[in-house]
Order: sequence, then C-alpha cells, then structure tokens
Amino acid sequence: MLKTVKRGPDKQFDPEVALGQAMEVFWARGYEAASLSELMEVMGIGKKSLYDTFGNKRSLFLKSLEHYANSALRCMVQRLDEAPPEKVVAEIRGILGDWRATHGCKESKGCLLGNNIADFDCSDTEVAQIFRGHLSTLEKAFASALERAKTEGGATLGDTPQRLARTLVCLGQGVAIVGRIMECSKVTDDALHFASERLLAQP
Amino acid sequence: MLKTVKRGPDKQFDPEVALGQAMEVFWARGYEAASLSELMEVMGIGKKSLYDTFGNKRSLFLKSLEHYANSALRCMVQRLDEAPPEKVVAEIRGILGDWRATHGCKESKGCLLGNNIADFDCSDTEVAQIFRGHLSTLEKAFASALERAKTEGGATLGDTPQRLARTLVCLGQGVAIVGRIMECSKVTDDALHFASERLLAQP
DNA sequence: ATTTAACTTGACCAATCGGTCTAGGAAAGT
DNA sequence: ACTTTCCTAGACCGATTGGTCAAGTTAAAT
Repeated sequence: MLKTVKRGPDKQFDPEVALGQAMEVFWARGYEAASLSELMEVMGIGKKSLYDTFGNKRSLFLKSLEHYANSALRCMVQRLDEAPPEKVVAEIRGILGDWRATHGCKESKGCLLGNNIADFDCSDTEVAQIFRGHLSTLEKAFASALERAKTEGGATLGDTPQRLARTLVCLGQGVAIVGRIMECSKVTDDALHFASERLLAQP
Repeated sequence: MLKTVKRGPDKQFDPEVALGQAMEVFWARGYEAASLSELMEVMGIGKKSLYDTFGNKRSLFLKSLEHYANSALRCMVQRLDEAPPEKVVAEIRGILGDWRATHGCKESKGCLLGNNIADFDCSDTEVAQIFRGHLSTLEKAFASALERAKTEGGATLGDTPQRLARTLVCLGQGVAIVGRIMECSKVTDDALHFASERLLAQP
C-alpha cells in the first residue's frame, strides 16, 4: 500500500463550489458556447488549477453533470420515491409547482440536460448516453410513484402511470425550454396548470 | 434609376437548396457547434460564395430561420388556420401524429428553435426575439383554431383554448428534445398519445 | 532548516475559429 | 473579339480556441 502524505499548501478555492459555478456556465451558455475563459473567470481560478483539478473541458462538463444529478435530479427522485402512496399525486403537484417557480421568469436558464443535447448527440455518444440515463431515471421515478399511487393508494389517474410519467418528462423539458425565452411565462404557467389539473385527475 | 445588367456566369449552386442544407447543419449541431468548414462541406460551396451569397455566419443562420418559418412552421399554421371549426380537433390530432412520426425515431434532430435557444438567449437578444416570435405565432394559431372549434364548432375541450394551446407548444418542444436522445421513443409516443386522447377530449 | 509536494501565475503551443482578399476563369453584353 | 461582370478556388488574416509547460511560491512533514 502506497502511503501518500499530504504536503504543500491547500487549494485556494473550494472545488465543490467551483464545480457548481462551472455547472452554471454550462447551463446558461451550453457546452460549445461556454469558453474556457468564461469558465475560469466565473470559477475564479487559473487555467492550470482548472486542468489539474477537473481535467479537460469535457471532463469538467461530465463532473458538472454528475453534480447536477446529485442535486436537483436526486432531490426530485427522492421526493417521488419517499412519498407515501396516497400523497404521490400531491407530491407531483408540488414538483410541478417548483417547475413553475423555477422556469417562471426571466432568470430561468432551462434544463442543463435539454440545453446541451444538441451539442452532443451527434458527436459524443458517451455523453448522450448519460443524458439518456438521467432522463430515464426521472421517468422511472415518476412511473413507479404513480404506480404505487394507483395500486396502493387507490388513486384515479388521468392515464396509465407509464404514459403519465413520460408525458410529465416531455412536458418538463418543454416547459424548461419555452420558459427560458418567452418573457411572459404565462405560457409555462398554463401548461403546468393544465398538467396539474388534468393529468393527475380522473378522465 | 440605376440600370443593372446581369453579366457573367450563373451561380454553380442553387441558393435555396444550399440554404436548406445550412439549415440542416444548424438544426443537427446547433449554432455554436456548427463550424464554417462543415457548413461549406454540406452546402457544397466555397467560403467566398457562402459569404457573398448569405453574409456572415450569423446572417446565414437568420436566413435559415426564415427558411424554417416559411416551410415547417408556416405549414402547421396554415393547417390550423384553414381547418373548418368542426375539423380543428382532427387537424390537431393530425399534427400530433406528424410530430410523432418526425420525432419518432433516431433520425430526429429535435426542433430548430429549441435546439438553438441556449446558444442565443444570453448573448443575442435580437435572435432570441425571433425565436419568441415564431413560438408565439404557433401558440396563437393553436389558440385561435381551438377557439373557433369551441365557439363555432361546438367542440368540448379538455381546457380553455389558451391553456391548451400553450400546453401543446410546450409539449411539442419537450417531445422534440426528448425524442432526439431517447433511442426507443415510446416516450414521445406515449406523451403524444396522451395529448391526443386527453387534451382535446372533454374532461 | 531543509526537503518535498502541491499550488498559482502566466507565457506558450498548435489548431481552428470566423472572415477577407487576390487571382484566375467563364459567360453575357457590346 | 473584347470588355465587363460575376463566379470559384484557395491563400491568407488576426483572434481565440482548448490545452501544456516552466518558473516561482507556499506550507506541511521531516
């Protein structure tokens, strides 16, 4: 066993914080449009530190994706997994409400996944695979929660759990992207209101 | 009045065709990721011809957007505008079916608008404005068609025309983006099936 | 106090970016 | 035949891209 002893000065920045800032840049700009210069500036570190700590641009993006999966995404999945059967519908309504708030007005930058799909799916199948994984994780969480609500909670849904789950995922992506440009986001407001009212209620 | 006489050889390419090819590249890659080299290669013309005919990269993109608005978008709007009140719902179902086909399998490249929003909305408000215009054109077409269906055609809808229209736009964007990465697009299939069955039927 | 390892800064790299310009060729008008 | 005009091909441009490297600094471990 190799014993590695820590020597020398500590980093002058918190890698976790810097990673969060990098994620913000990729989120707002998209992968290709996010330049090293801007990343360095926002993260507040030099190029060497960036490369030593995170590898190259692509791997920094991968780590940003991971960071995302461990925060926003994991949080949603957890809420769905832990909701008792009779509260699933309310929980989903809550998530839709959060989406409404997040993608509600100007500051919205859409969805990190959705924003970057175009930049990768033609040229980088590995990253595309990760996108796929995250989306399908969310879809499955919706589906199994709804399934539980139906069989164990006796909820009357607007459609099958599977179809509802998939519709919710698509709608989420749509709302994220539309909410980003339409200044008055009554648009996403209405879409999410509809989802909340109709998708989950009986037909 | 200045009399300009046509002299010299004709272009060795059809500008309209080349523009269509440029649009394809922007569509598949996104604006930033689409390089001049690839554009030239796909369009089959040299750099000088490209700049003389279309201006710079940005203006080539603008012309591609126009091309898009005059084809796919205009076609949808026209279908909606011209549908008699009692056939509006059927027409929308038809459009959803087309989306299903378009974004159904692998070849799908999403939506030209949605794919490029991230690249512009932070840095180019003029282009962002054009995106906004196109999306809102579509939304209005949906809304007024549904309004007609309701008041003149006596249709019973799942929600107000306005809300339905906005939901359809969001769902369309969502389906375009999700269909692009998810290899098995049962996902978009289900989402569109849901929309077709529930959005337009009575609650 | 010396060694050692990790840090930061900034110069440097080739490649590519979007964009321009010159030279040569080809068709229409005279 | 000759001029004019538009075309194409490709050399060329500075700026910026992502990425590396060498020098100097700092602090912990010895």
